[in-house]
Amino acid sequence: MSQNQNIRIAVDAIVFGYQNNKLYVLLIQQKFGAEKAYWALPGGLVKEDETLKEAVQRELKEETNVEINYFEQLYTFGDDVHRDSRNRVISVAYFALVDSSKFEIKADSDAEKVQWFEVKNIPELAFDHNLILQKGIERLKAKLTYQPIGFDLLPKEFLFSELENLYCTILEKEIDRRNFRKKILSFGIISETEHFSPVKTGRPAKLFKFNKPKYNALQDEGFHFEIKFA
Amino acid sequence: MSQNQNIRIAVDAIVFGYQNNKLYVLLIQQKFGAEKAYWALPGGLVKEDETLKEAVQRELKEETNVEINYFEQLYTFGDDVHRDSRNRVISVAYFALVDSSKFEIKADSDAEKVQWFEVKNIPELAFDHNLILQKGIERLKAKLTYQPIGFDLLPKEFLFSELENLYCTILEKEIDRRNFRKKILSFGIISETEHFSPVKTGRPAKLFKFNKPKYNALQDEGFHFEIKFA
DNA sequence: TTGAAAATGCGTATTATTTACACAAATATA
DNA sequence: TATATTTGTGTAAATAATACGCATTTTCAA
Repeated sequence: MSQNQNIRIAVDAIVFGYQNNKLYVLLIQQKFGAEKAYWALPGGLVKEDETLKEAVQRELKEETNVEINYFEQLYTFGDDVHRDSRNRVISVAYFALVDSSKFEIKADSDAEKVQWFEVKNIPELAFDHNLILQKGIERLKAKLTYQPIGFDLLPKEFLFSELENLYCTILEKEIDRRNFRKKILSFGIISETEHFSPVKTGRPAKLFKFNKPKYNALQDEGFHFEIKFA
Repeated sequence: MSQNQNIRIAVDAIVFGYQNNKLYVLLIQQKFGAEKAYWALPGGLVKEDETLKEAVQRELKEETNVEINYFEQLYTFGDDVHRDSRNRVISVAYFALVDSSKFEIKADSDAEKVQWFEVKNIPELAFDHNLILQKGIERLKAKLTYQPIGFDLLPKEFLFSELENLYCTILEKEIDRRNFRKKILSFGIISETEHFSPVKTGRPAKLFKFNKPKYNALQDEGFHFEIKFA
């Protein structure tokens, strides 16, 4: 068994945001390098003394200034031996959700460009990043139905109609508003707040918030979140 | 960003087998090396010109002589920087299911020992392999409920009671035999064969087989396999 | 030879969940 | 003051899950 490996290991992050009923992903464009013409997922090589998680967080902070709400490992891409033209690079992709209303993205000191791209309208990306993104979208869709992660894309307080639109948009399905509300409320994991919507059309709506402690407690009792649609 | 990385990349395989109503995992013991006293998951370093998949398949063939029915990437373990005492090693763990009745395991030329261990009775393993195995068990339990992978642990033709016991054993739950049968049959993805069980107690039972083409066809129409229990 | 034991195979009543759909309430605006 | 718009609450019908009962077909032992 050869001890002489010349394989590099990188991390890439798929950061999803949601705004105005649209799903976005965060992309960067490097000013230098072989793939500088292409937009790419934020990421880079792992340092020798940092964990994979730390590597992702460092790269995101360096490159994009985002604050992450949710964060998990997605998949390791290492079956295309020539995915990077220079050296063999294996990339561990991570999947993150942010409340994009909470901050402004900004490019880092290397003068990289950073931009939200609507997921329905993604250009050709560097390396195999289109493939990685595709896998991220699949995971997002799947996870939305069996884990309460939709809240991590919304502001702390949100309208029921916003939550409903988020589900419709991402899953690309129609939902009956009334049944959706009934189902979510039946879980008991979201609470009414005292606040009302700032929107000035139609009947004023209460703002709700996700009750995470309650969710954790229910989970310990064996509760499973699940949203399904025909 | 440093180009001088000294991180090695390995693959490890969690190979599950099922026999006599018990779930097993395949472990090896190396004759040489720092961790030679411990049993470990089969695996090893990835070669420079092979994909991750190829690496797993090669290691399994070299080390254990198994034939795999099902095979998927599980998780990449790289957050414990010192998981291997010699160098930093990041391991991509794979998850495999085999019909253990189909072959005999045998140790390879390096005279490694290979053995099935019952999952309920696992010794302390090398490196962080207990943790990896734990994650594999979780994946198996979860996946069993929403993908028809239980069949990959059974012989081509099997009894309904064997399938039922497999679910009970792995999920550690009681199932109503009659409702289970009704539900599985309602999917239309398993077919009766002409053959009968060789068991010589009680009423003779038909052998069934998984109809994979039918399953694929149904899946294209939007069918989702799902087995749930209270 | 016959009855008990063991396991399969089929069915039905009850309960819970999902789906479809109706309408009143509260606000802005014309 | 009427209309448009969006929120909030039900209720009836259809579908699916659950809890059982019991006949059938074999082996084995009395």
